[in-house]
Amino acid sequence: MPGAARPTAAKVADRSNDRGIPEATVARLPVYLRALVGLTERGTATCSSEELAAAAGVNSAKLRKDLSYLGSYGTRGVGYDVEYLRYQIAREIGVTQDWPVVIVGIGNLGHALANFSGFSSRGFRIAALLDADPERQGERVGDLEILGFEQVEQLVEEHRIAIGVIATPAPAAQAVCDRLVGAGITSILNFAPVVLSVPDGVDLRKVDLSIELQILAYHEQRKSALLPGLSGLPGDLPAKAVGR
Amino acid sequence: MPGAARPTAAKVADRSNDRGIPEATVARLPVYLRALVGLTERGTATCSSEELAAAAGVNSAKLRKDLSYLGSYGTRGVGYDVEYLRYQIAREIGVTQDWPVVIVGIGNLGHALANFSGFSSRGFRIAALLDADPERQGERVGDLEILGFEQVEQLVEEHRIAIGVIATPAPAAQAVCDRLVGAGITSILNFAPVVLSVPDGVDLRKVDLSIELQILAYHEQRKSALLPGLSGLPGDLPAKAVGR
DNA sequence: AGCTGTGAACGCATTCACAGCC
DNA sequence: GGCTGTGAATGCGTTCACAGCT
Repeated sequence: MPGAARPTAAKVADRSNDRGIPEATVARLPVYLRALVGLTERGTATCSSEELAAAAGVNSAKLRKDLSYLGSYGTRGVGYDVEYLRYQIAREIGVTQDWPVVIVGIGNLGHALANFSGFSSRGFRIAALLDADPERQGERVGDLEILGFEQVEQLVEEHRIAIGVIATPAPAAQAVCDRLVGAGITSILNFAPVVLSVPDGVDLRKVDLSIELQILAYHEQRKSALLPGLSGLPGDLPAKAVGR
Repeated sequence: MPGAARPTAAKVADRSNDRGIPEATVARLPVYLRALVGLTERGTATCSSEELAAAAGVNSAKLRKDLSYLGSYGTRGVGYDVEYLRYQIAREIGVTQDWPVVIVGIGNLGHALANFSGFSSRGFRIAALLDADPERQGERVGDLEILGFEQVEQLVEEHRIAIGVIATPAPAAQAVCDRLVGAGITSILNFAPVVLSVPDGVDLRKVDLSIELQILAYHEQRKSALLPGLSGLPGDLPAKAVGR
């Protein structure tokens, strides 16, 4: 029964946007941003919606519609100035400065995240690595030391951290989440395979390996079912059958 | 201009489903499956749509609509038999048997994926770990040895692998992807921060850390902008302001 | 009486197609 | 002539509300 004690998982969807940019568009802005960085690196100064759309893996109508929510940053008959558009999108997303991030749970995955080099170049800076296991505390990863989770409140306040990443085992995730929220974190990215609940006003997104694989498995099963193979079981796809 | 050489990124969306289960529903089935496993472990034999929905973090109308696409597996006036429904969903997704998976790129992230214990319990089995770097080849991770990427064709055929996971650096990803497809892989989960192109018939999903963080940053920026703080810049959220 | 299964209503996202500007 | 920006049309997903079964 929801609505009672815990205000059931609040998704990021919320129409109280400043200028009302649709959530689906928000989710694509980072893709456009990356595509623009790629174009810059290749020395392209100007691009059409068609070119940018191809680089981002969407169709050009969608791209233009998306950009139209931000304003009129293109020139009719010409296209978009890559640098200018890049800056506008970065500003809209809010990654013209770096956001400090705390990562909780420095196991295999936490290590991988801590070592991920794309953070700094994409608007984020790891401010703290926390783990509940005293064995791991004190270890250095990159130029940060792993600290105890009990220091979370102090660190969040000291570094003005608003974003937390949960990379703990599933059973610990909800408790960690609650304490992050209590410490003042208002955005959480969850890698633990559990449904987390957060209060209103806290944004929650999740990344879930087995869910992604299961979605692929579903479609894979449908493919094999259409073939003259034995049945719809894994392992009997006669390699190279579907696709080109 | 796309549509020419490379048939631009094919998303999983495709209405040529057997029984036409909507893509949004397919994406939630794994969540329901996990919730049902949780209920089983807690010894619950029967549950209402309300209870299951709460455990899965969705509302009950959506849950019932989703389940209705699979068939009538509940009992009016009573609810759902947990075990029975669990099996039906597992069968629909196709995870009543294990799917062999190949992981390419055994860096930090690849290691984390290779060590992830949830694979086997959720319908997958790591059949091979590949890396292009000879330094890494021969190393053992769990009970598998890291092999050279050049063996991919042989391994895919030998183990009837249909699903590939790309955890390489971004610059290598498209080439790896092309070769996986050439070897007969028809479903790919991509962790590299690039837009990949695959031929029709190959399903592609991506997991992208910086995109997820940037989406959170966007909403975070909107929150701070509403406060009487200094400006909309990262770092000036007076901890504990939004939410409860 | 209670809870599922589902048509109908609604709202959001994508695509179309063209007016408007360079 | 070319390309952007955008109303209008379409399609998809969610929610409502209740008929139908136990």
